[in-house]
Amino acid sequence: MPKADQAALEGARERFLALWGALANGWGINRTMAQIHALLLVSAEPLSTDEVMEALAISRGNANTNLRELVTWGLCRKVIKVGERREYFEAEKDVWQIFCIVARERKRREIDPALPILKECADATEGLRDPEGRHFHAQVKALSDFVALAASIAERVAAAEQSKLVPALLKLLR
Amino acid sequence: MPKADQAALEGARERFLALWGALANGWGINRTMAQIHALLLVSAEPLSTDEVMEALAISRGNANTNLRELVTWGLCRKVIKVGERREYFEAEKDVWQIFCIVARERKRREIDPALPILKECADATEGLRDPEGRHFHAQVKALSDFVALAASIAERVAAAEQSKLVPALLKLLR
DNA sequence: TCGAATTTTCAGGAGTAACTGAAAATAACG
DNA sequence: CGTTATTTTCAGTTACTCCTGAAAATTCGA
Repeated sequence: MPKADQAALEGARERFLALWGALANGWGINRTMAQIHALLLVSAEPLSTDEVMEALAISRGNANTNLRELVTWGLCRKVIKVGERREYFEAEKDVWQIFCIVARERKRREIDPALPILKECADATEGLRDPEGRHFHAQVKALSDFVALAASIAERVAAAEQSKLVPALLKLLR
Repeated sequence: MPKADQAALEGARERFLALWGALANGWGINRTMAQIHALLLVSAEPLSTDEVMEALAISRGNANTNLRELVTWGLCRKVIKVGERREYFEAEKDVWQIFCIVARERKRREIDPALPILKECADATEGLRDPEGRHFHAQVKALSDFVALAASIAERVAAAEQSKLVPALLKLLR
Protein backbone atom coordinates (compact mmCIF):
# COMPACT_ATOMS: atom_id res chain seq x y z
CA MET A 1 0.00 0.00 0.00
CA PRO A 2 1.35 3.46 -0.86
CA LYS A 3 2.61 5.47 2.13
CA ALA A 4 0.16 8.30 1.46
CA ASP A 5 -2.81 5.91 1.43
CA GLN A 6 -1.64 4.33 4.64
CA ALA A 7 -1.48 7.74 6.29
CA ALA A 8 -4.91 8.76 4.99
CA LEU A 9 -6.46 5.58 6.31
CA GLU A 10 -4.88 5.83 9.74
CA GLY A 11 -5.81 9.47 10.12
CA ALA A 12 -9.39 8.83 9.10
CA ARG A 13 -9.62 5.80 11.35
CA GLU A 14 -8.40 7.77 14.32
CA ARG A 15 -10.88 10.61 13.75
CA PHE A 16 -13.67 8.12 13.25
CA LEU A 17 -12.95 6.25 16.49
CA ALA A 18 -12.80 9.49 18.44
CA LEU A 19 -16.05 10.73 16.91
CA TRP A 20 -17.95 7.54 17.61
CA GLY A 21 -16.72 7.42 21.18
CA ALA A 22 -17.79 11.00 21.79
CA LEU A 23 -21.22 10.49 20.21
CA ALA A 24 -21.91 7.42 22.29
CA ASN A 25 -21.91 9.42 25.51
CA GLY A 26 -25.26 10.95 24.71
CA TRP A 27 -26.75 7.60 23.76
CA GLY A 28 -26.47 5.69 27.00
CA ILE A 29 -23.47 3.70 25.79
CA ASN A 30 -20.08 4.16 27.37
CA ARG A 31 -17.21 5.57 25.40
CA THR A 32 -14.98 2.52 25.38
CA MET A 33 -17.74 0.20 24.32
CA ALA A 34 -18.58 2.50 21.42
CA GLN A 35 -14.94 2.78 20.40
CA ILE A 36 -14.49 -0.97 20.39
CA HIS A 37 -17.61 -1.30 18.33
CA ALA A 38 -16.37 1.35 15.92
CA LEU A 39 -13.00 -0.36 15.67
CA LEU A 40 -14.54 -3.73 14.84
CA LEU A 41 -16.98 -2.05 12.47
CA VAL A 42 -14.23 -0.72 10.24
CA SER A 43 -11.94 -3.74 10.51
CA ALA A 44 -12.14 -6.02 7.52
CA GLU A 45 -11.13 -8.98 9.69
CA PRO A 46 -12.22 -10.07 13.20
CA LEU A 47 -9.88 -8.92 15.98
CA SER A 48 -8.63 -10.64 19.12
CA THR A 49 -8.84 -9.11 22.59
CA ASP A 50 -5.13 -8.30 22.41
CA GLU A 51 -5.51 -6.50 19.10
CA VAL A 52 -8.34 -4.42 20.55
CA MET A 53 -6.26 -3.58 23.63
CA GLU A 54 -3.38 -2.55 21.44
CA ALA A 55 -5.43 -0.48 19.00
CA LEU A 56 -7.26 1.50 21.68
CA ALA A 57 -4.58 1.48 24.39
CA ILE A 58 -6.89 0.02 27.03
CA SER A 59 -6.44 -2.63 29.71
CA ARG A 60 -7.30 -6.29 29.34
CA GLY A 61 -10.11 -6.09 31.88
CA ASN A 62 -11.66 -3.14 30.12
CA ALA A 63 -11.43 -4.79 26.70
CA ASN A 64 -12.84 -8.05 27.98
CA THR A 65 -15.76 -6.47 29.83
CA ASN A 66 -16.82 -4.25 26.96
CA LEU A 67 -16.41 -6.94 24.32
CA ARG A 68 -18.70 -9.21 26.29
CA GLU A 69 -21.17 -6.39 26.78
CA LEU A 70 -21.17 -5.81 23.02
CA VAL A 71 -21.93 -9.49 22.50
CA THR A 72 -24.77 -9.22 25.02
CA TRP A 73 -26.22 -6.30 23.09
CA GLY A 74 -25.97 -8.35 19.91
CA LEU A 75 -23.69 -5.80 18.28
CA CYS A 76 -20.73 -8.22 18.09
CA ARG A 77 -20.16 -11.93 17.68
CA LYS A 78 -17.42 -14.23 18.87
CA VAL A 79 -15.61 -15.88 16.01
CA ILE A 80 -13.52 -19.00 16.46
CA LYS A 81 -10.68 -19.42 14.02
CA VAL A 82 -9.75 -23.02 13.34
CA GLY A 83 -6.43 -24.01 14.85
CA GLU A 84 -6.40 -20.89 17.08
CA ARG A 85 -7.03 -20.96 20.74
CA ARG A 86 -7.96 -17.37 21.36
CA GLU A 87 -11.30 -15.81 20.55
CA TYR A 88 -11.85 -13.22 17.86
CA PHE A 89 -14.66 -10.70 17.59
CA GLU A 90 -16.46 -9.19 14.65
CA ALA A 91 -19.11 -6.47 14.59
CA GLU A 92 -22.53 -6.55 13.02
CA LYS A 93 -21.83 -4.45 9.93
CA ASP A 94 -25.25 -3.73 8.52
CA VAL A 95 -26.17 -0.20 9.56
CA TRP A 96 -29.91 -0.82 9.59
CA GLN A 97 -29.38 -3.91 11.75
CA ILE A 98 -27.30 -1.89 14.18
CA PHE A 99 -30.03 0.71 14.40
CA CYS A 100 -32.69 -1.93 15.04
CA ILE A 101 -30.64 -3.67 17.70
CA VAL A 102 -30.00 -0.45 19.59
CA ALA A 103 -33.63 0.62 19.32
CA ARG A 104 -34.96 -2.69 20.60
CA GLU A 105 -32.39 -2.98 23.35
CA ARG A 106 -32.99 0.49 24.68
CA LYS A 107 -36.75 0.03 24.60
CA ARG A 108 -36.35 -3.19 26.54
CA ARG A 109 -34.00 -1.71 29.12
CA GLU A 110 -35.54 1.72 29.64
CA ILE A 111 -39.07 2.06 28.33
CA ASP A 112 -40.50 -1.31 29.29
CA PRO A 113 -39.63 -1.02 33.00
CA ALA A 114 -40.86 2.60 33.08
CA LEU A 115 -44.28 2.07 31.51
CA PRO A 116 -45.96 0.17 34.35
CA ILE A 117 -44.75 2.77 36.85
CA LEU A 118 -46.13 5.60 34.73
CA LYS A 119 -49.47 3.80 34.40
CA GLU A 120 -49.48 3.21 38.10
CA CYS A 121 -48.91 6.90 38.83
CA ALA A 122 -51.75 7.78 36.52
CA ASP A 123 -54.15 5.21 37.96
CA ALA A 124 -53.39 6.08 41.57
CA THR A 125 -54.52 9.66 40.95
CA GLU A 126 -57.60 8.98 38.88
CA GLY A 127 -60.63 10.75 40.23
CA LEU A 128 -58.85 13.25 42.45
CA ARG A 129 -60.90 16.39 42.91
CA ASP A 130 -58.64 19.31 43.65
CA PRO A 131 -56.90 21.14 40.79
CA GLU A 132 -53.37 19.92 41.64
CA GLY A 133 -54.54 16.32 41.64
CA ARG A 134 -56.52 16.67 38.43
CA HIS A 135 -53.63 18.33 36.67
CA PHE A 136 -51.18 15.69 37.86
CA HIS A 137 -53.39 12.89 36.64
CA ALA A 138 -54.04 14.46 33.25
CA GLN A 139 -50.37 15.20 32.66
CA VAL A 140 -49.06 11.80 33.70
CA LYS A 141 -51.80 10.06 31.75
CA ALA A 142 -50.85 11.96 28.59
CA LEU A 143 -47.22 11.11 29.13
CA SER A 144 -47.97 7.47 29.79
CA ASP A 145 -50.07 7.17 26.65
CA PHE A 146 -47.44 8.89 24.56
CA VAL A 147 -44.60 6.72 25.82
CA ALA A 148 -46.66 3.59 25.19
CA LEU A 149 -47.40 4.76 21.68
CA ALA A 150 -43.77 5.62 21.01
CA ALA A 151 -42.65 2.24 22.30
CA SER A 152 -45.09 0.48 20.05
CA ILE A 153 -43.97 2.47 17.03
CA ALA A 154 -40.29 1.89 17.83
CA GLU A 155 -40.94 -1.83 18.12
CA ARG A 156 -42.61 -1.96 14.72
CA VAL A 157 -40.00 0.20 13.04
CA ALA A 158 -37.27 -2.06 14.35
CA ALA A 159 -39.11 -5.06 12.97
CA ALA A 160 -39.56 -3.57 9.51
CA GLU A 161 -37.34 -3.92 6.49
CA GLN A 162 -35.38 -0.81 5.70
CA SER A 163 -36.04 -1.11 1.99
CA LYS A 164 -39.80 -1.10 2.58
CA LEU A 165 -40.06 1.34 5.43
CA VAL A 166 -37.74 4.20 4.51
CA PRO A 167 -39.17 5.02 1.08
CA ALA A 168 -42.72 4.97 2.45
CA LEU A 169 -41.63 7.19 5.32
CA LEU A 170 -39.97 9.69 3.03
CA LYS A 171 -43.10 9.82 0.90
CA LEU A 172 -45.21 10.37 3.98
CA LEU A 173 -42.98 13.22 5.14
CA ARG A 174 -42.55 14.77 1.72
CA MET B 1 -58.79 17.77 50.07
CA PRO B 2 -59.33 14.40 51.81
CA LYS B 3 -56.28 13.05 53.64
CA ALA B 4 -56.27 9.87 51.56
CA ASP B 5 -56.27 11.83 48.31
CA GLN B 6 -53.44 14.00 49.54
CA ALA B 7 -51.37 10.91 50.35
CA ALA B 8 -52.12 9.29 47.00
CA LEU B 9 -51.05 12.41 45.16
CA GLU B 10 -47.82 12.88 47.10
CA GLY B 11 -46.86 9.24 46.73
CA ALA B 12 -47.52 9.27 43.00
CA ARG B 13 -45.68 12.54 42.57
CA GLU B 14 -42.64 11.20 44.35
CA ARG B 15 -42.53 8.03 42.26
CA PHE B 16 -43.02 10.03 39.10
CA LEU B 17 -40.17 12.43 39.86
CA ALA B 18 -37.84 9.56 40.67
CA LEU B 19 -38.79 7.70 37.48
CA TRP B 20 -38.31 10.69 35.21
CA GLY B 21 -34.97 11.50 36.75
CA ALA B 22 -33.77 7.95 36.26
CA LEU B 23 -34.99 7.78 32.66
CA ALA B 24 -33.28 11.01 31.72
CA ASN B 25 -29.83 9.54 32.24
CA GLY B 26 -30.05 7.56 29.05
CA TRP B 27 -31.29 10.56 27.08
CA GLY B 28 -28.39 12.94 27.41
CA ILE B 29 -30.15 15.05 30.03
CA ASN B 30 -28.90 15.18 33.58
CA ARG B 31 -30.97 13.85 36.41
CA THR B 32 -31.65 17.09 38.22
CA MET B 33 -32.66 18.91 35.06
CA ALA B 34 -35.11 16.13 34.27
CA GLN B 35 -36.51 16.15 37.78
CA ILE B 36 -37.05 19.89 37.72
CA HIS B 37 -38.77 19.54 34.39
CA ALA B 38 -40.94 16.72 35.75
CA LEU B 39 -41.81 18.80 38.80
CA LEU B 40 -42.88 21.78 36.73
CA LEU B 41 -44.70 19.48 34.33
CA VAL B 42 -47.05 18.18 36.99
CA SER B 43 -47.47 21.47 38.85
CA ALA B 44 -50.68 23.26 38.02
CA GLU B 45 -49.04 26.60 38.83
CA PRO B 46 -45.61 28.05 37.97
CA LEU B 47 -42.99 27.59 40.72
CA SER B 48 -40.27 29.88 42.04
CA THR B 49 -36.63 28.88 42.40
CA ASP B 50 -37.14 28.50 46.14
CA GLU B 51 -40.10 26.21 45.68
CA VAL B 52 -38.09 24.03 43.32
CA MET B 53 -35.17 23.92 45.79
CA GLU B 54 -37.55 22.95 48.56
CA ALA B 55 -39.44 20.30 46.58
CA LEU B 56 -36.32 18.53 45.30
CA ALA B 57 -33.98 19.26 48.21
CA ILE B 58 -31.29 20.79 46.01
CA SER B 59 -29.07 23.85 46.37
CA ARG B 60 -29.80 27.29 44.99
CA GLY B 61 -26.94 27.10 42.52
CA ASN B 62 -28.10 23.77 41.19
CA ALA B 63 -31.70 24.91 40.83
CA ASN B 64 -30.71 28.13 39.13
CA THR B 65 -28.33 26.50 36.66
CA ASN B 66 -30.74 23.78 35.63
CA LEU B 67 -33.74 26.09 35.40
CA ARG B 68 -31.84 28.33 33.04
CA GLU B 69 -30.69 25.33 31.04
CA LEU B 70 -34.31 24.20 30.74
CA VAL B 71 -35.23 27.64 29.43
CA THR B 72 -32.36 27.39 26.90
CA TRP B 73 -33.70 24.07 25.70
CA GLY B 74 -37.14 25.63 25.34
CA LEU B 75 -38.67 23.19 27.79
CA CYS B 76 -39.53 25.88 30.33
CA ARG B 77 -40.48 29.56 30.35
CA LYS B 78 -39.96 32.32 32.87
CA VAL B 79 -43.21 33.73 34.14
CA ILE B 80 -43.48 37.10 35.83
CA LYS B 81 -46.28 37.46 38.34
CA VAL B 82 -47.58 41.00 38.70
CA GLY B 83 -46.63 42.60 41.98
CA GLU B 84 -44.05 39.89 42.67
CA ARG B 85 -40.36 40.44 42.48
CA ARG B 86 -39.09 36.94 42.05
CA GLU B 87 -39.28 34.87 38.87
CA TYR B 88 -41.49 31.86 38.40
CA PHE B 89 -41.08 29.00 35.93
CA GLU B 90 -43.56 26.87 34.06
CA ALA B 91 -42.93 23.87 31.83
CA GLU B 92 -44.07 23.27 28.29
CA LYS B 93 -46.89 20.83 28.94
CA ASP B 94 -47.77 19.47 25.53
CA VAL B 95 -46.19 16.04 25.25
CA TRP B 96 -45.77 16.16 21.47
CA GLN B 97 -44.12 19.58 21.76
CA ILE B 98 -41.72 18.23 24.38
CA PHE B 99 -40.83 15.36 22.10
CA CYS B 100 -40.20 17.69 19.15
CA ILE B 101 -38.06 20.05 21.20
CA VAL B 102 -35.87 17.26 22.52
CA ALA B 103 -35.54 15.68 19.08
CA ARG B 104 -34.55 18.94 17.40
CA GLU B 105 -32.20 19.98 20.17
CA ARG B 106 -30.34 16.70 20.22
CA LYS B 107 -30.03 16.63 16.47
CA ARG B 108 -28.59 20.13 16.55
CA ARG B 109 -26.14 19.40 19.38
CA GLU B 110 -24.99 15.92 18.43
CA ILE B 111 -25.80 14.90 14.89
CA ASP B 112 -25.14 18.14 13.06
CA PRO B 113 -21.55 18.52 14.34
CA ALA B 114 -20.84 14.84 13.67
CA LEU B 115 -22.03 14.67 10.09
CA PRO B 116 -19.28 16.71 8.42
CA ILE B 117 -16.63 14.69 10.26
CA LEU B 118 -18.18 11.43 9.10
CA LYS B 119 -18.33 12.69 5.53
CA GLU B 120 -14.75 13.81 5.78
CA CYS B 121 -13.62 10.37 6.97
CA ALA B 122 -15.46 8.79 4.06
CA ASP B 123 -14.08 11.20 1.47
CA ALA B 124 -10.50 10.96 2.71
CA THR B 125 -10.51 7.23 2.07
CA GLU B 126 -12.27 7.19 -1.27
CA GLY B 127 -10.35 5.24 -3.85
CA LEU B 128 -8.05 3.36 -1.50
CA ARG B 129 -6.95 0.07 -3.04
CA ASP B 130 -6.11 -2.39 -0.30
CA PRO B 131 -8.90 -4.39 1.38
CA GLU B 132 -8.66 -2.60 4.77
CA GLY B 133 -8.98 0.77 3.08
CA ARG B 134 -11.86 -0.27 0.86
CA HIS B 135 -13.72 -1.78 3.77
CA PHE B 136 -13.19 1.30 5.92
CA HIS B 137 -14.47 3.59 3.21
CA ALA B 138 -17.52 1.47 2.45
CA GLN B 139 -18.46 1.14 6.10
CA VAL B 140 -18.03 4.80 7.00
CA LYS B 141 -19.85 5.87 3.86
CA ALA B 142 -22.82 3.65 4.74
CA LEU B 143 -22.85 5.06 8.24
CA SER B 144 -22.58 8.61 7.05
CA ASP B 145 -25.45 8.18 4.60
CA PHE B 146 -27.60 6.54 7.22
CA VAL B 147 -26.99 9.22 9.82
CA ALA B 148 -27.77 11.93 7.29
CA LEU B 149 -30.99 10.17 6.36
CA ALA B 150 -31.98 9.69 9.99
CA ALA B 151 -31.29 13.34 10.74
CA SER B 152 -33.43 14.42 7.84
CA ILE B 153 -36.29 12.17 8.92
CA ALA B 154 -36.04 13.34 12.53
CA GLU B 155 -36.16 16.94 11.38
CA ARG B 156 -39.31 16.35 9.37
CA VAL B 157 -41.00 14.32 12.06
CA ALA B 158 -40.34 17.10 14.57
CA ALA B 159 -41.86 19.59 12.17
CA ALA B 160 -45.01 17.56 11.57
CA GLU B 161 -48.30 17.75 13.40
CA GLN B 162 -48.90 14.85 15.69
CA SER B 163 -52.51 14.50 14.61
CA LYS B 164 -51.48 14.09 10.99
CA LEU B 165 -48.31 12.06 11.39
CA VAL B 166 -49.13 9.44 13.98
CA PRO B 167 -52.24 7.94 12.33
CA ALA B 168 -50.45 7.73 8.99
CA LEU B 169 -47.48 6.12 10.67
CA LEU B 170 -49.62 3.54 12.43
CA LYS B 171 -51.31 2.70 9.16
CA LEU B 172 -47.96 2.36 7.47
CA LEU B 173 -46.71 0.01 10.18
CA ARG B 174 -49.90 -1.99 10.46
C1' DT C 1 -4.61 -35.29 34.86
C1' DC C 2 -1.33 -31.67 34.40
C1' DG C 3 0.30 -27.32 32.73
C1' DA C 4 0.18 -23.50 29.70
C1' DA C 5 -2.76 -20.30 27.30
C1' DT C 6 -6.60 -17.56 27.69
C1' DT C 7 -10.54 -15.46 29.81
C1' DT C 8 -12.98 -13.55 33.74
C1' DT C 9 -13.46 -11.19 37.96
C1' DC C 10 -12.97 -7.51 41.15
C1' DA C 11 -10.77 -4.40 44.73
C1' DG C 12 -8.75 -0.25 44.54
C1' DG C 13 -7.69 4.04 41.82
C1' DA C 14 -8.47 7.70 38.39
C1' DG C 15 -11.18 10.79 35.98
C1' DT C 16 -15.42 13.22 35.30
C1' DA C 17 -19.82 15.25 35.86
C1' DA C 18 -22.63 17.31 38.98
C1' DC C 19 -23.65 19.79 43.32
C1' DT C 20 -23.00 23.00 47.22
C1' DG C 21 -22.66 27.26 49.47
C1' DA C 22 -21.25 31.60 49.74
C1' DA C 23 -19.64 35.69 47.54
C1' DA C 24 -20.39 38.79 43.68
C1' DA C 25 -23.46 40.83 40.55
C1' DT C 26 -27.77 42.57 39.25
C1' DA C 27 -32.35 44.45 39.56
C1' DA C 28 -36.12 46.72 41.87
C1' DC C 29 -37.95 49.66 45.26
C1' DG C 30 -38.34 53.70 48.19
C1' DC D 1 -28.72 56.89 45.26
C1' DG D 2 -28.66 53.54 49.00
C1' DT D 3 -30.87 49.41 50.49
C1' DT D 4 -32.68 45.04 50.03
C1' DA D 5 -34.43 41.16 47.42
C1' DT D 6 -33.09 38.12 43.98
C1' DT D 7 -30.20 35.94 40.61
C1' DT D 8 -25.78 34.39 38.90
C1' DT D 9 -21.25 32.66 39.21
C1' DC D 10 -17.64 29.61 40.55
C1' DA D 11 -13.97 27.37 43.56
C1' DG D 12 -13.97 23.54 46.20
C1' DT D 13 -16.19 19.10 47.28
C1' DT D 14 -18.86 15.05 46.54
C1' DA D 15 -20.55 11.17 44.16
C1' DC D 16 -20.28 8.31 40.63
C1' DT D 17 -18.85 5.77 36.58
C1' DC D 18 -15.34 3.69 34.39
C1' DC D 19 -10.68 1.67 34.13
C1' DT D 20 -6.53 -0.85 35.64
C1' DG D 21 -3.82 -4.68 36.78
C1' DA D 22 -3.21 -8.71 38.95
C1' DA D 23 -5.12 -12.82 40.91
C1' DA D 24 -8.46 -16.50 40.21
C1' DA D 25 -10.90 -19.35 37.20
C1' DT D 26 -11.47 -21.70 33.06
C1' DT D 27 -10.34 -24.04 28.89
C1' DC D 28 -7.77 -26.94 25.97
C1' DG D 29 -4.02 -29.76 24.27
C1' DA D 30 -0.79 -33.23 25.41
